[in-house]
Amino acid sequence: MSEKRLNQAIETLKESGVRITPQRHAVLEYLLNSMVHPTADEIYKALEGKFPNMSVATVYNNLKVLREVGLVRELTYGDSSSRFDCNTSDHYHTICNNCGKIVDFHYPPLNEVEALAEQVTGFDVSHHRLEVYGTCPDCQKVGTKKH
Amino acid sequence: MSEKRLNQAIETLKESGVRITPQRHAVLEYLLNSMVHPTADEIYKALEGKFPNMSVATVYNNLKVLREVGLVRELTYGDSSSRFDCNTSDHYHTICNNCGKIVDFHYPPLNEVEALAEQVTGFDVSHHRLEVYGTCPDCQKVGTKKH
DNA sequence: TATTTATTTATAATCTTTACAATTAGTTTA
DNA sequence: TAAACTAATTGTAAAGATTATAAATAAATA
Ligand SMILES: [Mn+2]
Ligand SMILES: [Mn+2]
Ligand SMILES: [Zn+2]
Ligand SMILES: [Zn+2]
Repeated sequence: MSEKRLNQAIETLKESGVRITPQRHAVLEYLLNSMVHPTADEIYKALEGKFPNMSVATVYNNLKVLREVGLVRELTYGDSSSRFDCNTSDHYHTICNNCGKIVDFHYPPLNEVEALAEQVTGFDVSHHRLEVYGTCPDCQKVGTKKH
Repeated sequence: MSEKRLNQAIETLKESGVRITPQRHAVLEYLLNSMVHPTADEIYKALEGKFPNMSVATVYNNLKVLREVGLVRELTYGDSSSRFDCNTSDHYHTICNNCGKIVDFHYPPLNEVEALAEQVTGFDVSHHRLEVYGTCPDCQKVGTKKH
């Protein structure tokens, strides 16, 4: 079933005139199969077995291309490095204060908030972001150490 | 009137056993008078006239202290550097896609979202963050260039 | 096949933030 | 007040993530 998403994504890339290189394909495939919102470095490390000569710059380049085409979203939190999400459907995130885990979380879009923000601030609103923080179930059980 | 907030903040620091140095006082005062959620570097540059020998490390050190005491909140967005907000009351932010301006924006806390996130994900929720993005009134008028 | 263009690679550079050790300043005690 | 103690500042180095650059390579086109 993940095959379908991959093929659709490749189709999108082709339509945008972007070449499907082995490295690009691998980054895309890894993201599609990943549920953990990985960092650029995590992707790099995960693929270095298959592509021993791949540069970390290639990962960044491809993430940028995928983002520009709309296949990938970049998530920027306080912690140093960006995370990448190929689930571009509308959804929010819950983040563990302890281990950093990021979990998808569906909720009806907060349109009223956007509308009110527009009224109050005079902004022409395009979108919003929301994250809920807390302790994940795993970290609740044990008194787990940080990270 | 800003005097009052400054004195209260200084009182909080004293109670925490933190020394009130001239540099610390200046950083705090600058933040209290600033409406623009400045970066560490902006604070550093703003104070270099008054403290020509101050190190940028001092700014970071003091921001850390002020944060730990609860007088300052750190805002982390996608753009490289953190921003600092000494308005610790509950409020959200609206951010301009074009010029990066950050505007306070009051709205009743989204408790229902937190409650549902708890139910759905099993997290023990502590807090959430929300930002609304769009084009600010100034940038709507003119076809202003980025940044 | 020859040519053109996009992509990759390797590496250097940039930028923000933190770490560290020495110096200075503030506080406490005698 | 002087001495002793502790916290804070300074200057600089180091870390870590990301971007820039130029040469090499691969893909696409003619
Ligand atoms: Mn997600
Ligand atoms: Mn604010
Ligand atoms: Zn956790
Ligand atoms: Zn603007």
